[in-house]
Amino acid sequence: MGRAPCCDKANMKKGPWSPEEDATLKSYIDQNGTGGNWIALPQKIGLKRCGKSCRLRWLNYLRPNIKHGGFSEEEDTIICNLYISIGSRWSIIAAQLPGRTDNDIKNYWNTKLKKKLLGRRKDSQARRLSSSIDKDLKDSNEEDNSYANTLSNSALERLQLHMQFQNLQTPLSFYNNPVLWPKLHPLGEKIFQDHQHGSNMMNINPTAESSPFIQKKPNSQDGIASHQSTTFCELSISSAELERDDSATRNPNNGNDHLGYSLEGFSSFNGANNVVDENIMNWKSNGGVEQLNTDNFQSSVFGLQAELTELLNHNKTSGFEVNENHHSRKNSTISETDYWFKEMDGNSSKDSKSWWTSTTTDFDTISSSSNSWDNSASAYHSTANDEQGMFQEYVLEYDL
DNA sequence: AAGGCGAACAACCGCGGGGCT
DNA sequence: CAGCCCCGCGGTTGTTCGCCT
Repeated sequence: MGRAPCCDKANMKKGPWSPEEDATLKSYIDQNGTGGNWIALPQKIGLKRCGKSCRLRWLNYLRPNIKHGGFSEEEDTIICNLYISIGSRWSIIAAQLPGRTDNDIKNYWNTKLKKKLLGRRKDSQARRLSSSIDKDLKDSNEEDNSYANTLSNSALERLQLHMQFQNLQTPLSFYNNPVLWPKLHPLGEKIFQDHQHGSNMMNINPTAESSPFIQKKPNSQDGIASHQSTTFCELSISSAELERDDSATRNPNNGNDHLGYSLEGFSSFNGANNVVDENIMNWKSNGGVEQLNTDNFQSSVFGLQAELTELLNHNKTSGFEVNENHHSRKNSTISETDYWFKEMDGNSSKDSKSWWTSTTTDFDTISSSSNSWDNSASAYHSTANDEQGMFQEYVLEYDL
């Protein structure tokens, strides 16, 4: 049994609003407000419109101080940053852009910004694929194209865009900002929590802590990330690999070389050798735990894209196995990414998207509603609490 | 000049959440 | 506590506009 319609659609006018309708609605709301009941409003003023239609017209067009078109570079940046961090939560994004509506931003994103950014990625990927060193990966991409398509478009797109942003601007933000990290799969989360609260020691690079994508192999010598250029990016969540060193790693501002840690946390980075290296990481097996040996892997566009592609495609062949206690990449035909997605209540793309989107639920609590677009105390402009400060820092990090 | 096509914008629709009874 | 109602959100569709051939 379906939901009862909100109005008698047969007698309702649809389509573009006439200037007369606009004037009628605007003058009434200006004088009386919405009355808290959009459904009843059109009847009051004699409009043959659905209440929802009136609301939409008011919110997206007739409200005072609405801006249309002409998005600035700064606004582009904010939109892109937020989309990558929280996904298509247009109302939250709109709350950070005074005068903009969620619908406006959504349309702007779908028609312009997305193409602009994905176009950049396409270009860089084309360069990458033209390289002979990428031949294998190219083949893999082609073969596994349908496989990759099973992932949530939104999540994949955001991953792609994020990777691109990371390399266009800075490789730091994502891995230094726990708010932005995706949630672990429940099993992985449990493992992580067990290690956090249990007796097992966990030693995680501050830049990789709790990230299900990248776990940096801790340096056995000093217990924290080393400043050597050689790093390991472990995709495993093997509990046996995790040790603990809270004091040294929890606080990214603990006096250590933040930049050095950050870069090392993701890939090999040597300040004296900060150059683009198109080498692709090779999978190696080390004690039953697959690792990314990134001895020569530089923090670069191509490298990051390669990693993404590896995650989405190549894992399919290298395998990812789960047992009762931990994840490890072994003999399996299911990728780690796909495994997480499929494990979410046994569903696929839609829940994958939900999973990814839900990773930033915290933003709900710090953002004002779309109706507060004219409120100067928006989350973006406020640094009143830590989360908002972090949020602001993150937002400002990218620059198109 | 006219038709095709894609981009941009406006509006609709269905669903979920929350408040109220 | 269940059911109803409304609001708000995000995805999708429809319409308009401008460019190209």
